[in-house]
Amino acid sequence: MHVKQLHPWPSTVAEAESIQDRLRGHVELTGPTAFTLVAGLDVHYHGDDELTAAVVVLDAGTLAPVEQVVAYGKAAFPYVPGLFAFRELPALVTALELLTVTPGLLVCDGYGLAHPRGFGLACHLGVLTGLPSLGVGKTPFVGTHEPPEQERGAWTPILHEGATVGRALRTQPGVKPVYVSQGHRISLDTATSQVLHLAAHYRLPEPIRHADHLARHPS
DNA sequence: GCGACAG
DNA sequence: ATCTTGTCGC
Repeated sequence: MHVKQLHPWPSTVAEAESIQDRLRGHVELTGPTAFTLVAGLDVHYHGDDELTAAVVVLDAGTLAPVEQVVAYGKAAFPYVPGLFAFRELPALVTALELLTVTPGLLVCDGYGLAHPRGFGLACHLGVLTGLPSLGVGKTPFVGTHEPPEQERGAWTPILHEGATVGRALRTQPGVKPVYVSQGHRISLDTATSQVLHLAAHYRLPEPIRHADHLARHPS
């Protein structure tokens, strides 16, 4: 599939932040409510700056893998909370360009709108590809929230600077919630229902689990 | 002001 | 993210 060009690439924190501030205006918060193919994306690090990016496309109905690709690269930016996307984007984009099918939704490992400048990895990947995207975080990042009730499907809003930027969602009963936020071309309701559907058996959505496994154990 | 801070 | 085994509980 085709992905928009990345350049110019930032070399300073200020440049990276200004790229986020500029691209933030391209994010759309409404879009499709159902998908045929969903992709999970993840990166595995080894050594100081080497990484493996993996994308696995699943049939949204059966959750069966349809295609999987890996790309090797190096972290493209130092780790700075809030600028995390700049580490992994080049390798993830390389992997996406290897796909022969185009997914209808990108399920990203990290945050989207729930980000200090409202433009996390999921938003960035959505804008670059033009595809609907959402982010799933494993730990709270920005904002405040009440713990959701213990049953599967329970959620509470994540509030940041007076706005709802995501949801803490209980995908499995009695298990720590995941943190869902919009990336691009998706509503918060749709993002929530998709994550709940994709995480029918485990805490994390199936596409992310597949991508995580592939990144750790490339074939 | 200080510390904490997605992966 | 990564360095790391067994163990408890559903």
